[in-house]
Amino acid sequence: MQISSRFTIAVHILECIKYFEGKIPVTSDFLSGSIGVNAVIIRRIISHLKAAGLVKVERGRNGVISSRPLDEITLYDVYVAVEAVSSEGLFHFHGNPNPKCPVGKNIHSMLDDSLREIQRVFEEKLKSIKLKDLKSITVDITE
Amino acid sequence: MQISSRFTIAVHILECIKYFEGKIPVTSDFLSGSIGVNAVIIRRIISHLKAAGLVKVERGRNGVISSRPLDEITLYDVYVAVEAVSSEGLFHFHGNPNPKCPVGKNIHSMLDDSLREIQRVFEEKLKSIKLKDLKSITVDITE
DNA sequence: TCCTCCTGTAATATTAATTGTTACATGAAA
DNA sequence: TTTCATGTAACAATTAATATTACAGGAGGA
Repeated sequence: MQISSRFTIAVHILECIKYFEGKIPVTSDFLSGSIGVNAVIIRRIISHLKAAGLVKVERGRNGVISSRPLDEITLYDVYVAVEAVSSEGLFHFHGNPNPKCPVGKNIHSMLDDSLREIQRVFEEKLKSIKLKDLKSITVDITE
Repeated sequence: MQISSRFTIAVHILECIKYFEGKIPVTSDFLSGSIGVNAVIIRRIISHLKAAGLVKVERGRNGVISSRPLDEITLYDVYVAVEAVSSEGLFHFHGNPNPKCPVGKNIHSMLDDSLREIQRVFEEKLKSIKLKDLKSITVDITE
C-alpha cells in the first residue's frame, strides 16, 4: 500500500498558489495542466483544502487563493486535510482474532500501544515540516 | 489508505509460534483459527516470513517453527518481510507533473528529500521495537 | 505400502479504494 | 447575457487486498 497521491497533489496545488498567486488565476484547469491529473480530481482535493481552512475559492474568475500564510502550513495539515490515511489509523489490524485463543485474545493489547506510538512518531515528523522548509524552486539560468 | 493487515497478521503468527512451539504443531489451519483469517492467506504470509529467514516450515506434521530467536525480531523485519508497503515507498507521488510548468518541473526536487526523511523516521521507529518489547500475554486468573 | 495430514500454489471471486471521465446546474464577472 | 469556473453527481476503470476452492505432492504413521 501507499499513502494516497492526494497528499502530494495537495502540496503541488499549494506550491502553485504560492508561485502564481496574483499573477495568473489558479483555476482547476490550470492546476490540472501543471499536475497532470484530471481537473475534477483537483477540485475534489481543493474542496478538502478549503474545508480545512487552508485555501479559499471565490467564485468568479479568480481561482484558488490562500487563506492563511502558506509557508506556515505543515505537511501534517495537508495530510489530515486530504484524508491521506483512513480514520482508523495508519495500520490495518486484522478484524477477528479468536478470543478463545490465548494469543488471539491478547494480540490487541500486545500491539496497540506500539502501533499508536509508531503512528505518533510518523505524524510528529509530518508536523515538523512546513511548506517553507521544502527546497525552493530552482531556476535554470540557461533558459 | 492503511498499511496491509499482512503486517499485524504476521506478528500474530510469530506470537503464536512463540507461545505454542513445542506444545502444539502450529499449522496454517491452527493459525487460521487463532487469527480469524483464511488458511491460504496465512500460508502466503508464512511463505514471506520463510523467505525472510524468520521461520522454517518442515514438511510433515510439525507446522511452522522459528528459525531465529523470535524475541530479537524487530517490527521492521516483519514489515519488510510481508511487503506491507510498495517498493516505491510510503508515499504515492502523482505520476505526470508538467515539466513546462516551473512548479511541475521542480515538485519532485522540492518534496523528495522530505518524504524520504519522513519514511526514514517511520522505519527507524519500526526497527526500534522488538517482539520482546511488546506487552506480554496477560493471564486472567479467574479462569 | 497406503492413508492421512499438511504445505504450496494456481485460479478465480469479491470487495474496497483510488483515480478518471462526462455531464450539468449554478455563481460571478466582463 | 455571455462566458468562464466551480461544485458535485454519476458512473467507469483500475488496482490492491482479501477470500475461497481446488489440487498436486511431501512426510509421517499405521
